[in-house]
Amino acid sequence: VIDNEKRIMTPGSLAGQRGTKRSPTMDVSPDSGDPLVKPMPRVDVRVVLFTVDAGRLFVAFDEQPNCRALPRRCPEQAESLDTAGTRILIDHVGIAERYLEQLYSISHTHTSEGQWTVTYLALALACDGAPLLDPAVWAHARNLPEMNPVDRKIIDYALLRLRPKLGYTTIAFHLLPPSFSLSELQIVYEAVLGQEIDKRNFRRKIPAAGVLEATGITRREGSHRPARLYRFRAGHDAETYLTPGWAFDSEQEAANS
Amino acid sequence: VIDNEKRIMTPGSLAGQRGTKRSPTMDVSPDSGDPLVKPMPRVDVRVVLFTVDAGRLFVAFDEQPNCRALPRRCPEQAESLDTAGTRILIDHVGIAERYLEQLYSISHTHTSEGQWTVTYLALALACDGAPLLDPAVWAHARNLPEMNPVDRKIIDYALLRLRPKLGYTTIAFHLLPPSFSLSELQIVYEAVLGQEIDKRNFRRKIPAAGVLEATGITRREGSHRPARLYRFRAGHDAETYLTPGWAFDSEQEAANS
DNA sequence: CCAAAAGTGTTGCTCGTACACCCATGA
DNA sequence: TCATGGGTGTACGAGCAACACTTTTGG
Repeated sequence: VIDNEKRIMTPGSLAGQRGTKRSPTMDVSPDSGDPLVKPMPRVDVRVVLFTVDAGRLFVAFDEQPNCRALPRRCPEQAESLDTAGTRILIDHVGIAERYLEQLYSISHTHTSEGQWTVTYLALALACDGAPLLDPAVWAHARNLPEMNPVDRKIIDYALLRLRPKLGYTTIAFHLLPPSFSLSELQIVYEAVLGQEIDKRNFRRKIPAAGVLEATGITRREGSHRPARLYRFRAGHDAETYLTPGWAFDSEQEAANS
Repeated sequence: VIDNEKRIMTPGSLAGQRGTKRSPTMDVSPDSGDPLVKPMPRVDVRVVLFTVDAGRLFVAFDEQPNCRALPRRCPEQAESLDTAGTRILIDHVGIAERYLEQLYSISHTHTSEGQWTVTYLALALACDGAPLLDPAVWAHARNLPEMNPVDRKIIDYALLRLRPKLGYTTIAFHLLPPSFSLSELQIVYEAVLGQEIDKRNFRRKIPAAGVLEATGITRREGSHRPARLYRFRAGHDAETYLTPGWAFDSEQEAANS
């Protein structure tokens, strides 16, 4: 079982399932290797979880009171990295992410903590049930609190990777409910990019990409013209871009020397 | 000390030093943490080393006879990931790379080997001294030998990442000697991309990027017009793109909780 | 009728791509 | 003089950025 770097982008929002596609099996095979185990550096996994609410981008911190640190965890033996990422979010933030992507592995020898850290980027939906916008958990990405500089760098890097992905993937879907207006989509883009977008260019370019589908429904909410709602097409063929085929079945995997 | 994902791209070829920029300090600080160490999964590091020779792209394998596997190693405790990558190449291939970049960390639980693997992409110069094109070490990237499927996937992914980088970085420099003709540069691009490039477009676009500098020297080699030689400008400002600032001094690092 | 958000087209520029011939040299 | 690789310019189309007004609704 091998982690996927980037998952299928078909929006889980459509059918209700999560967008994060996992490997089919998650079983734990006993380590059939030699008994002499050299001491290995300790490893932790840290996750940068973003969400967008009211046009603002938020980052999740560990839910321990006033703990201004990224949710993290030392994965257990035989736990996959991806699984660790998901469990971190459930255990330390109380959120199930909709998108999870590994970012980078760093080795830092000056800390007393784990020497190696595997970092993840995750996306979740703001109003998806969980206790959101709890100021003990969520911090505005444009105004991050005091925190250790390693976590700060990891957040900066996560944003650096997330932003250009808006342009060539459909990753923004994971920050939106199953149906949405073009204005809502634009607000998500603006929140992540941190800058305004021209409305007319946006409304020409996004539908031209062919990943949207009109629901036919309009939503009235206020003293103005109602908005047409859209959803993401199930079969859109984007996202082969730079996506590795980290998919093995067990037999192939067992052939690894 | 934290690994850099992507290094400064100014070609080491210019001044003779390696293009791979390392963190300033590499010291090993004792693990001052708690004594109870949970058993951690084993980790290995594997490197995909490319070079170009005679217009063909080659991948290095472990130099053990007929060992069709990527050079790998289980890093020692307190060894940084980058350092492990470099040492793998020196110890198992006998080559010092000119560029080293971390790719991705995978967790595979079905193998008897290390459960986690950190993968690296490296570039080296073909005719730079070392025993090159030794068929026991180098395999043509377009015609890879039988090998375990995990390593095969890692190579595929390395190439998938390397190719687009030619377009927006100066990474190709690390596959060329300090001075070179535009034709030689084009041959490197074609070898990596696996497809031909229009000569006129290439010769308009590359100089327009502003990273080249004419040496004023021409090279005569054959019964045809001599070629102008170029080098890469020392101060070209590219390569801030997507490059994280994984640079910490020790004091900041120590502040990590 | 007013406020407020939804919705809509055109123009100019830049960049990428396609394409064919002359130049300088050594043998 | 010929074979060989070095070197050059133009024209078309795609895609992006800039820019302002009309429409529909609720109050």
